[in-house]
Amino acid sequence: MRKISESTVRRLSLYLRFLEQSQGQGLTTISSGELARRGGTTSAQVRKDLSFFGSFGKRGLGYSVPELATQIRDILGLDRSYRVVLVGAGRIGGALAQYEGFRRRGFDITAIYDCDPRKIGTRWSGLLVRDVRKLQADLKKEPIDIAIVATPAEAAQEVVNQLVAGGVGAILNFAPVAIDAPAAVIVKHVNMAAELETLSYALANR
Amino acid sequence: MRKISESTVRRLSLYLRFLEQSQGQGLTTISSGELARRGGTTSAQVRKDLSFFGSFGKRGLGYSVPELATQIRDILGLDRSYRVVLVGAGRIGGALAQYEGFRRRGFDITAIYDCDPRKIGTRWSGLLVRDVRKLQADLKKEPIDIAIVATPAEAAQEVVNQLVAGGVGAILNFAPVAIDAPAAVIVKHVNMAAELETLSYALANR
DNA sequence: TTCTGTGAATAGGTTCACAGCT
DNA sequence: AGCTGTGAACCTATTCACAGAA
Repeated sequence: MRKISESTVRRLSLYLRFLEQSQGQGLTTISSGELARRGGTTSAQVRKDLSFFGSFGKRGLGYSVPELATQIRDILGLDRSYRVVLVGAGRIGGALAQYEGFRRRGFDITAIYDCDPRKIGTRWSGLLVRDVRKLQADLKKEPIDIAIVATPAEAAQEVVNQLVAGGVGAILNFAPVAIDAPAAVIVKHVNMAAELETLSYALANR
Repeated sequence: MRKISESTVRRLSLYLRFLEQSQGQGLTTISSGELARRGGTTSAQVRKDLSFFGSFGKRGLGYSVPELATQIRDILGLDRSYRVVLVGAGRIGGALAQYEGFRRRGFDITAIYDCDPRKIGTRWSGLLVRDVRKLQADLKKEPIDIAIVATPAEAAQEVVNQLVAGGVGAILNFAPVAIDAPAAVIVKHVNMAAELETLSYALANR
């Protein structure tokens, strides 16, 4: 398949959310213009994004809301569920563990790991916090698809090494440090501080 | 000033982190190649990013670590502190309130607001949770620079309206919904679910 | 007539490659 | 010799504009 840009994938995710909202409101049809308005983009962009994957609309009419939602779910790989583990039961880890939006989209957090003896054995929204030293053994028994790394910077690379050895497919890294992983493992970095800094940049330079 | 891309600003934020780490290790000089390696980019990209703002390096030598750090702090507007309020004392709000990385960079969270009577009056890492109905009055008394919106989708637009009326300069929106604000207010959307979905897309299409 | 699908044109961002300091 | 700074070349993403289906 042709290489699709990350911006396109992110927009598809947005469109899907609007489609689900629209479906909840009983709408059956939606135009590229309406999707664009809600996503802060243009109708041409919406059509172009979709055209990479097929022709889902009807000329003169628009798109069937439930059909397009299904198509985008398939494109994004949301037609199945994913086993997710979370490493690091700190502030961010805790927030993510409890975030309902993940489960709703089929991302099942199956375990939380930490190294702090005071946290190990406690429960976070129903999930037992396990000893991170058991991580590798657990991965052998129950392979997982995605890992969320929310440890301090110092611990992140070692955790990633174990996840990679355990055969994880993708890593979402919240630790404020660049991490090394083989090219076959998909790594995505999320940097909260940088988000705020784009705001301070904009405030300072307007 | 010339229009700078968001990617450049985000990378500057990364470079700054590496510079601060290097400074902690006592390094006095760093090359674009080293910054690139740590930031997962190329030396040409580093030099190009910096060149939009000036010539900070010495040919044949590299960049002075403390000088470049100071320059980037100035560029990003981190040479001053920002008054930040957080609306929504839920999971994400709580995590953000406690995140030390913000304060370290001069983002001072001065207040947390919520509408839940059970939360109002409690303390989150030293900060009193206030009644969101007092938000507008408080903004009159103490103007703020940045607001972080971490409410449910339904509440977000109303909160944004009040923040805008209260003269906020920028909004970081974690609510899973597009929000309307005048063009003069800088709005940045953070979408956790979309981050995970770029991973499921990559897993489904490799 | 309305709105999609898509080549073509434009704009924007990244990489190349080399001149020019140190 | 080593590494920066930067125009030019390249590549990628977005927007335009219009043919074509409902």
